[in-house]
Amino acid sequence: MSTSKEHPLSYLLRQLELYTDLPVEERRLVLDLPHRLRRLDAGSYLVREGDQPTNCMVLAKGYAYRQKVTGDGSRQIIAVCIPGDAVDLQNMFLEVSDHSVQLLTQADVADVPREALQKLVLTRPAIGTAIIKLTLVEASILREWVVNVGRRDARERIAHILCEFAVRLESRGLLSDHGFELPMTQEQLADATGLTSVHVNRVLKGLEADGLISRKRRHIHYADWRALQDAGDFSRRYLHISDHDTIAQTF
Amino acid sequence: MSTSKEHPLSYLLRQLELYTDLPVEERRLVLDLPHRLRRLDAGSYLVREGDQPTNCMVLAKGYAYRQKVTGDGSRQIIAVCIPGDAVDLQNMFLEVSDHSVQLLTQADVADVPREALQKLVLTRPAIGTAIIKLTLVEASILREWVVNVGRRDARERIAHILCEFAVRLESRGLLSDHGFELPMTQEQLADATGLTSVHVNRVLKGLEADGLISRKRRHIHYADWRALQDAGDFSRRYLHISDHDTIAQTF
DNA sequence: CGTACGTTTGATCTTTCTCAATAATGGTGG
DNA sequence: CCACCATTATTGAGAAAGATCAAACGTACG
Repeated sequence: MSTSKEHPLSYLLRQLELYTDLPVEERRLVLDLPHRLRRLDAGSYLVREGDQPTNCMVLAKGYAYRQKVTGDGSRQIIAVCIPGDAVDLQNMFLEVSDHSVQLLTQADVADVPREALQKLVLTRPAIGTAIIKLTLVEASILREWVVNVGRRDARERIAHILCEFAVRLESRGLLSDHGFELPMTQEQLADATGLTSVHVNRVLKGLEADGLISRKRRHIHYADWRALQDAGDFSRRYLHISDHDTIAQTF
Repeated sequence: MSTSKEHPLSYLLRQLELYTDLPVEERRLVLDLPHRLRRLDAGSYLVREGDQPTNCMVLAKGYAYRQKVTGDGSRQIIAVCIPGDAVDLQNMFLEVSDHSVQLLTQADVADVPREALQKLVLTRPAIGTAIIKLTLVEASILREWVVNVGRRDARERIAHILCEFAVRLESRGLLSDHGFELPMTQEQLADATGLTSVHVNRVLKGLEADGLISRKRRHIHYADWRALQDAGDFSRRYLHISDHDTIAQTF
């Protein structure tokens, strides 16, 4: 596998450069960050609510989700992390974590000491800018997530989240021919959209019956991308990915 | 009014210092930021989705909310801004705004040129830290907002949002004797919680009938704070306000 | 004093949830 | 390779929370 040879932080670097150009020296500094690589199984916690993490973790490979649990035990998924995402920007500057992060799949995780990254952010304006932008884009995705869960019906919610995945994955080159392996169960999809797994199942079947997507096991194929976007009231603006960074506008 | 004499950016400074200690020099630099003060009427837009703002605005006085509108015209309120909040941290580093900000009440707004604040953030580690923390706390509030709208029933949602207001207002010294003037209509409350105004009305009456709050016009009084927190599944952790900053834990 | 906006209330309708059972699917040990 | 087990997906029927529609009531304000 050539991927196993790749520098673990190159994914982070790539994500940073989605939003800002970095000078060579800064790029070097990011790659030279001290780090330790671990392979973890699906279901492992990267962070638990209440933790005081000392590392910032970068998903070199694999998927994860942020979640919070309510008093009566139901779970809300707040965000999905895809390869290259920095999982712990929150905890780089705040003392105690306000939510948990759990792996969706087996994953390779790079641990970077909190102080090392913090220092780069505060002393290198280019890196500071990049990290701040990253944080702000995450917040923008969160705002759209609120809208999705608060003001759209079940069909729109599911269609929307599928569109979001498509565009985000594509911006990292992780889409294969108008489709991808959805790394979540229908129950997790339900927790992400504020629905029940039963209803998610019915909606997915509906989208399939109407020819917007087709499914084979967990694989989602975008049968009618235009119609899916319409069904999900989706516009890519909130992702703040400039068009020329991706081929998605043709997609 | 002594408030009219107060430096407009002192509110911002106070908010920054909620999360980080600033050296004297940095405090000076914040207060010396160039700015222009405007008084605007309720309903005015501070930012519109799609704008490319050149200023970062600080609410010196008054209330506002962030919102997004879906394709079919329904509105979701994403956050409520209270006096002292910086409205435009997003747009300080991102080019185009992904949501709108609209005033709830008449307000005094200080416009700070984007570049001036950006420069402070990138060259003064203490200020950079403070602004990043602010941004991260806002994101944390957003995550809790997702949980509220996604996984709590109507009564819990309303109770929770009332608790959040109480604690946030108190952290700025804006609570008067276990109550405050709620600056929103029931319809806006509905848009914030993903409900309808009719249902919000019934829930409010229910909370009142059960003795958790009492209301006089828009004034909310916390009749039974403990019970209201329980009803709203509320814990202040996600606000990242250290206990000793407020008297709220006794409240 | 009338108009506009916000609140309150009732009756009915829909979406989504709940409960429950069955069918696939993938992984595991023998 | 196969039987078995644990998840996950699928389907049906009934229940419930909240939406919708419609109307009346207050209150502020010009």
